[in-house]
Amino acid sequence: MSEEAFSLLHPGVKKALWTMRWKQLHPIQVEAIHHIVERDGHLIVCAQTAGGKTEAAFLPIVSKLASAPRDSVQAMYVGPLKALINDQFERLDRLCAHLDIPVHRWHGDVSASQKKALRDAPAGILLITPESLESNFINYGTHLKRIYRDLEFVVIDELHSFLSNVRGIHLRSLLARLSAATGRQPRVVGLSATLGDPLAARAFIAVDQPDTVAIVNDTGGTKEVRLGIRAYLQADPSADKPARLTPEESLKLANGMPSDSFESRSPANDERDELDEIAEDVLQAFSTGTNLVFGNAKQSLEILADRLHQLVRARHLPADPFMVHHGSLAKDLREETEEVLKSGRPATALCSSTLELGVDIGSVRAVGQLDPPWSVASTVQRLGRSGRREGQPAIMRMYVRDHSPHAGSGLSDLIFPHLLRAIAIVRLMVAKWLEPLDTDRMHLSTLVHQILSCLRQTGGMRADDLHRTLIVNGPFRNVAPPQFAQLLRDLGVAQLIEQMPQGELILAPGGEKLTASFDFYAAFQASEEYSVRHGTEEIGMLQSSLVPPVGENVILAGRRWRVDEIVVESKCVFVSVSRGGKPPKFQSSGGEIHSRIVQEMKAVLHDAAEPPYLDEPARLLLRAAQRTAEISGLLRSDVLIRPGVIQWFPWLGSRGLQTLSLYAESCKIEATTDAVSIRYRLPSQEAFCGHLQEIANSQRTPLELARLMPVKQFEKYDSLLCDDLLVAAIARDRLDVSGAVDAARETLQILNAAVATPSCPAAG
DNA sequence: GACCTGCTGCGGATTG
Repeated sequence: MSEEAFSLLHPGVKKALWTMRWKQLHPIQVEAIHHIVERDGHLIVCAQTAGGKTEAAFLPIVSKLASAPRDSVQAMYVGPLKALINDQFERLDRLCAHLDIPVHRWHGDVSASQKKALRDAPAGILLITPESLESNFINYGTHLKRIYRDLEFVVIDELHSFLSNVRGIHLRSLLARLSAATGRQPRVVGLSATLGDPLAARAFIAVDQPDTVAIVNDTGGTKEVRLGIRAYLQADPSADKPARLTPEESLKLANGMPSDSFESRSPANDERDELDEIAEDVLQAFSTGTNLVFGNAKQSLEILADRLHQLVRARHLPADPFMVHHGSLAKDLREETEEVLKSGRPATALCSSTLELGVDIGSVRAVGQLDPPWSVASTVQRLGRSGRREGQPAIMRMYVRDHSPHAGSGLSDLIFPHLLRAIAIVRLMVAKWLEPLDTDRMHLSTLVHQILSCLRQTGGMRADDLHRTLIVNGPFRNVAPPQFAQLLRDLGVAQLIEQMPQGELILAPGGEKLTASFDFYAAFQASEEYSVRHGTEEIGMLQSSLVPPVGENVILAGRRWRVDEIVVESKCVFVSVSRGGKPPKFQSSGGEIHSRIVQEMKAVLHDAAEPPYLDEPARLLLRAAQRTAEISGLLRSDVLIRPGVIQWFPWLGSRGLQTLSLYAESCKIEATTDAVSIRYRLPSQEAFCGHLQEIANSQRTPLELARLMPVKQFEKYDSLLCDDLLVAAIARDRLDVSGAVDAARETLQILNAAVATPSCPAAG
């Protein structure tokens, strides 16, 4: 054991370690002990799950608390999941068993009597969720100072899950308000498995002095990674005769063979589709050990699970190792899956991001990914779930589906954009690039939430006090004073707050009602869901937009169910077991993809070197995509000119494409976007260059463009805000004006140069 | 062409 660090611990902690038969301290624990015991300031501890992060923080914290107990919560642990809090509670309780330091937990599943016991005799360590901490402000605002008077430490677990999202801003606001209420600045210790952006993590903890936040990093050796991309073609439902070509046929087609020589084959009655082929491979590749197969959509995972169960039955296999795990499943079913994963028996969970963090499920042999992920960050996170054991590689098998070419295919489909995205993401992962965190958002909806919460907590505050608490000393730095004033006026108009004659703001009856409601505690938006019931058993939840009519089928928990009755009042769908019928199609909405990934897709299209991690179909489809790009002129120019239509590939992410489409609308030009291009209904290259010139010279402000957004409300309390504020937030948070303008200037320059050089004709 | 997370007090009846 590292004697020097060990000697810094309290005798009771040393005794607890002996009792628990600890042989030695991890290097991160040694470093953290020195930092917390001997120095001041905040700290971030980076190590993998089960890497001893919690002890790194709490061995020294408990040592400090043991020598000076107080009648106040002295250390607060904030965790993102109830299950995580329960895990950590048991570990901390064991550590503190002989130390006379009470360990409390507070979340939605903890009994009211246990919460009251903490309020009546606050002491020791409290484990809590952000929403339960919010309930302290809402319901016990006048007790805060007493309960947290001597708070010395705040430990934030899974820190990366709080960075740059609504829940993280909410947590920062609560911590700032706690400091305001108690007059204390506790030391913060962040725990994280993957930190792509250390500066953003430091700024989360100390926005004004990020450099003062120390980082302790687990310098584990580099891990062997085995990764493969498998490509599949699926029938394009928008085709006249939906059918599937083989990858070889697709390549011949790209090389100029007429499409009717393939389409006469018409395999429309072919019952096998690409998902059967994927299921076949999953069955082979994931039938031993503990594995996770991630998907992008819950419904697609359910459908794959259904196919796998069918395969296992049809083959009369002795065991079916496939289970599903996602946020819409009933708690019992999810816990059953977790138990089997922990048991070490062969098991493969088809899961959404529910198994990306937190709950420790032991050693994962391999990871699958159905459809290319949306971001490099989540790919890294998912890959990192496998190969935790010393000497074992991290393994990922990626299944990529693109539309099969047909007579009506557009160029955007013929370059197989999903395959390009998968390769682009792998290349960026190898290059160690990660999406930067967006720390610049206004978070107006969460600011509304916190204003109402402040007024509930205190009974009334002056506008300048609110401003100081939430904006100057809180996390909403990007909201300017006039915007804050406008926001208060909006809340007055909505009759949620009112002003007393002396100037103090208080909650109006509408605000009292809103803050007293059960769903006020969370700052994030939850979609409306229906409970799916089979008799008295709950199977899980289904988004209201996905509930099919009576008589049709849903797939949930990997099984098919027939909808017998829908009760709107109690939000229940009653189902019975079904074997036949078609599952519903899943809904589409908008994700967000970073420009860097789209630019890398272009590079993949131009790169003659073949990635070694592609299977044979993927190799053929990549060559077909490159050949199509060459023949169509896309390799020579991002702009393709056809009679009456200009198709531009600006190679921008979702924000950039959105911005270009708003520019078109502002110029009254008809334009449609797909995943990678924008098509303008314009008569000539001159007309298109004219539009590019307009964008390049545009005096239009981001605000004017944002005003054209068809939908302006995105978050929980956006409906309370006037258009002016929402437009300001959209301009800042959801557009990429400089990216769009740069792309327009660059493309204009290239087009003008091409016109000046006749030997290089425009494509088409 | 998306995913995930979270959560009252209070009154009244019943039981030991």
